Amino acid sequence: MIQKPSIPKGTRDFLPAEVVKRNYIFDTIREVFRLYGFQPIETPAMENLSTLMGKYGEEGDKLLFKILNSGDFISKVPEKIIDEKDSGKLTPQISEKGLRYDLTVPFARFVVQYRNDLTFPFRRYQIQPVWRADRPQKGRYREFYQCDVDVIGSDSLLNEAELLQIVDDVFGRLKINTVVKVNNRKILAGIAEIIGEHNRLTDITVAIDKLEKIGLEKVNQELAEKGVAVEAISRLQPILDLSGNTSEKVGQLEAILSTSETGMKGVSEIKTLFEYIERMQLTAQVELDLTLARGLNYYTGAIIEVKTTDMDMGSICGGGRYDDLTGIFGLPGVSGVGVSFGAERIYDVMEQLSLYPQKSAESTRVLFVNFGEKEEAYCLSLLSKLRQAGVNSEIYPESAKMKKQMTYANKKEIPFVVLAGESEMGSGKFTLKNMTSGEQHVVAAEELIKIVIQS
RNA sequence: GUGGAUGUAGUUCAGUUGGUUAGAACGCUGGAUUGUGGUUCCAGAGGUCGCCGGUUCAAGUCCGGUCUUCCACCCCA
Repeated sequence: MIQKPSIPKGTRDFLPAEVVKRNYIFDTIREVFRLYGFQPIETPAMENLSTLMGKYGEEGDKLLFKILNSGDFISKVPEKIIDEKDSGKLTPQISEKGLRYDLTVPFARFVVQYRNDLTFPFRRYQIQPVWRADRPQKGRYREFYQCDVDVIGSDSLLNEAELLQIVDDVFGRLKINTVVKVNNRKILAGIAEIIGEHNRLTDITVAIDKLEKIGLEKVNQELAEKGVAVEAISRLQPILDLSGNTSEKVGQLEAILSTSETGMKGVSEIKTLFEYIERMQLTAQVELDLTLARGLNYYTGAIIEVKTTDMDMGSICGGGRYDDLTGIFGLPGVSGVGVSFGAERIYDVMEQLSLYPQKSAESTRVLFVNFGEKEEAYCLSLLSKLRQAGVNSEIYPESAKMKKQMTYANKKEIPFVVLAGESEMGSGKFTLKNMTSGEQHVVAAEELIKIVIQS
């Protein structure tokens, strides 16, 4: 019985043309990362659940893909737990591994484990897939690639500034217009402190994160529903109303947050960061956005989010500073900062705006038409020479009909076809056909190589 | 996880109040053209109508379930 072939929900196969385009994105990003002195690492697709659980908040734990233990995983589970039918209790009994949810937490684990082999500040990049058991949507998949750059073991805000420069550089090369939004968790903490709700930080940030989307009224409503005091909400209003350019906002914040040590620290960090990037002359516009919260709860300082201004799409890049991610793994006091580029969303943006360079679609440059055994043998040495000269070339593997071979070349968008039959063999030459113009000339091997390389 | 929409040749889509052999365009294969692709003309192949069940004399069409894709919420790259 045959079954219809399929792949799991939210995953995708990639055809050659798609892989070529994706590689163009990966190559561009990788090139920039290396330019700024970052080194590559890789970590396994699966991690111990103890490494992953509790790092992404309650929501995150639910979105982790868990791997069933091998062998007879059920017999050792106490009957009581099975009878209770409580997934929360059963899961740790039958699963101890999970697919990684992002690259930052595995990186923290990695840093702690290899601390003696690494040179700090450690600048690493990592381009690998991650998995989330989210419900798929446009621009949201269950398996997707992240391209992370992080500097760990340095408090300097110069790192934040350099990451913004990298962001600017990458999207400049990919020709995507962006707006970079920056905020600081310390400012958000300061705000929570000032309004007297310092232990409701998460609820407050999640709510004001929606300001742009649902409006002030609904944000206030949500805050009230979450149990934030009415007085605190009213004290929050002037902060949500902040307007003007970055330096104006900073000025107002300094006045509002003057009694909060944490808040003032955040404001000073933002000031320093903007001083740096002013000197770096970025192309993209960078703005302070107090409504930017970002859910990942390990961020402690700067938070960064990048959106394209070319179309409506979720963030295509995001990140921030985490002061103590390695602490959980036994190495406290090591601060890191990083950003993650979302390859799939960048792909979707580039696809819709047709931003791929023409050249990236091409694979084979020269096809040898196969006329039979003798002709095949005649072609092989030139084929080798072309390849040695770095020209992507292939010979049709059987002496099929001419029309079929030409159609093959046409579909693969091969720009040159070499024809060598009896008459060419007699003269020791080759017919080179330009598939774009339709012109063809009889030339010697050396000249053929020269023409192909030069065009 | 909650709510809503969707699914018909390889692809994009038609398909009337349920009614006989489910259509088109593009693509594919072959031919016109035995050493020449893209244009044109001719012919042909290709569908358990997502899957399972129900209602009916009769289901692509109605009902239930399930899966996929998409949208909103949640969250996020």
